[in-house]
Amino acid sequence: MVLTAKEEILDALCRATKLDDIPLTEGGGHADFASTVAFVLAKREKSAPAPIAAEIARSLAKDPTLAGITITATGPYLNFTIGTERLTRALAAALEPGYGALPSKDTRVVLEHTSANPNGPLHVGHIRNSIIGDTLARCFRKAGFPVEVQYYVNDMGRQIAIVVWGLGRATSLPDPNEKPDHYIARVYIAANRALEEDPGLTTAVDSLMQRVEQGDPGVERQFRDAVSRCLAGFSVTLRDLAVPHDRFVWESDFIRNGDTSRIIGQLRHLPGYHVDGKEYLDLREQGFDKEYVIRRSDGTSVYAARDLAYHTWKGRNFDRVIDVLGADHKLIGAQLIATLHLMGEKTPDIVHFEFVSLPEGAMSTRAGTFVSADDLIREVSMRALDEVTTRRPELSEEERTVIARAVARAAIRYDIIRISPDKSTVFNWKEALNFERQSGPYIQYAHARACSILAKAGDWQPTYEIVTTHEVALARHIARFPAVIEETAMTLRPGLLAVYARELADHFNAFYQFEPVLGSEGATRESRITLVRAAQNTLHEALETLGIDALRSM
RNA sequence: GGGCUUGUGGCUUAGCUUGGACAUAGCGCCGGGCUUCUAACCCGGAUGUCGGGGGUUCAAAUCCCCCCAGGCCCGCCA
Repeated sequence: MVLTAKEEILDALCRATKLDDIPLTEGGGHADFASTVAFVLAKREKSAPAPIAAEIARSLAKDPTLAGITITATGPYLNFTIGTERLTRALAAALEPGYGALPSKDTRVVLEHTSANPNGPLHVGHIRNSIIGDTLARCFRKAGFPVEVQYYVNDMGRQIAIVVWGLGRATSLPDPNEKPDHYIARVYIAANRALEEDPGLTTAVDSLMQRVEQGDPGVERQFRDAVSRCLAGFSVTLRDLAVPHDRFVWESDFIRNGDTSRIIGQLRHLPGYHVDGKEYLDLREQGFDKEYVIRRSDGTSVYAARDLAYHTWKGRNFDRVIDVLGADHKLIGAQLIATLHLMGEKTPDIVHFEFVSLPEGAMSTRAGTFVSADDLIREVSMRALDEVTTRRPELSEEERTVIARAVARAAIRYDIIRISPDKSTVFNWKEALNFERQSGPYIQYAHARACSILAKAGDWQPTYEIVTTHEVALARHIARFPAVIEETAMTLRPGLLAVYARELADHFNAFYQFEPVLGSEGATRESRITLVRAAQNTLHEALETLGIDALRSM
């Protein structure tokens, strides 16, 4: 509703001002939309902006396409307020399950996220990737796109060779209840320590790497087994966070199926390609100083070559390619894009996120200095269970556990998604364990309150009498939801949805505080129940899109 | 050394792409509100040189330049 209103306003402004590029923004506290176009005209015509704004407002008031939108000139500003009729239409839509979903589109999207190296458990930095990626995937689906989510399994790296070598030495076995990814980390850490103490041992690791690239079946199996054990651990963590993948794509497959060789063959035709022992691409014309090495002098491939093969494959099988990658991949991501561009292949849109560190410094799997996602989930779940037990002692332990798990997931996911990806952060236990405002549980709570009212409401008929300021503010915010889904997907900024959901909870809570629903009578009661249902449904849809369970009771 | 990026009240943070109306909110602090739809809530208050300096503009947190500080990257690793 609001989406089309915005376009209609833009069209009308274009006609009225004869300008192509009209400034039109969210109106904030003033209106639904606002325009500063009068300033532009004032400059051109060398006259005061306020009278121009007034003149435009008068002219737009006669425009039939803007029926139901109130246009006012406040000084030099043009304000547009969506009228009750349009608001009513939006609320009616908001009562329906699936509200906010946009029309289906044909553009097939492949979205890669997480893709952590399988040499130890996912830590609080990795899940920033998972949560950004999963939220975007949910947003794209909501926006009508067919989406396939992929995990790119780096199973050919030196790290994995070190794990395989460490497993072979079998200095310690898994503890009875130890998750396999945590065991792999112990092996990896111990193996690295041994290699540091005796650098001569690295020849064994080098040999493993050569044999796996040559396709030695026994070594290939060892690599696959080690990686699979770690991925089995990841899948538990990702399930706890409600982060699903549609497909796991193994890096080594691009060696085995010949794609990497074919890509290198293709690259040799590029003007900047050089072979002098090693093979590399000169990207200086694209603004990169360093040689982009594609193949080592011993003939083995490097990560970059396999990545080119992977992205070429994605580009040929999907219409749009999106990757979520750590900030450490910015340079190679740019090189990848530049090279794909030279090859005439589709280039990905890459969402980069900055690192999460600990108060004592950077996290490192190799050094064993990290907070695992499993530890975070366990601590937050325990804290959530305490909270639920205090508030709802009458519930069974099973019910409380189910709620606590959902609350924990909400707290973790929201705590991460609300921070802009381009901000590096320091992990903070106090923030992670906070369930108050600006948290996932806060939004869940608003939803549970709405559900509670609806459960007691009995029969009611949709009624639309949006009168009080709290009612209007809530209704307007509900009406914006489809536009927020659209913008989040278009701009690849999941934080927009996070902020929207929190503001929706804010508006609902204010309405809840000041406008009695069940205690009011007649049309007011019906109308407020209608608004509660619209708010509850919109909160539900927004939470689900954030990967957070919309609890009916907590 | 070069590149990318961030710097907003004591702490955390939105806004920056598309310059405009009193800079968003939370935590913490002070003061209120549960015989009334779940107080994981709400209301009020104090707290800001939007890192510093220059520039563009009628107008700059937002655009440009310089400087300072933090993070990341600069491997025939992945």
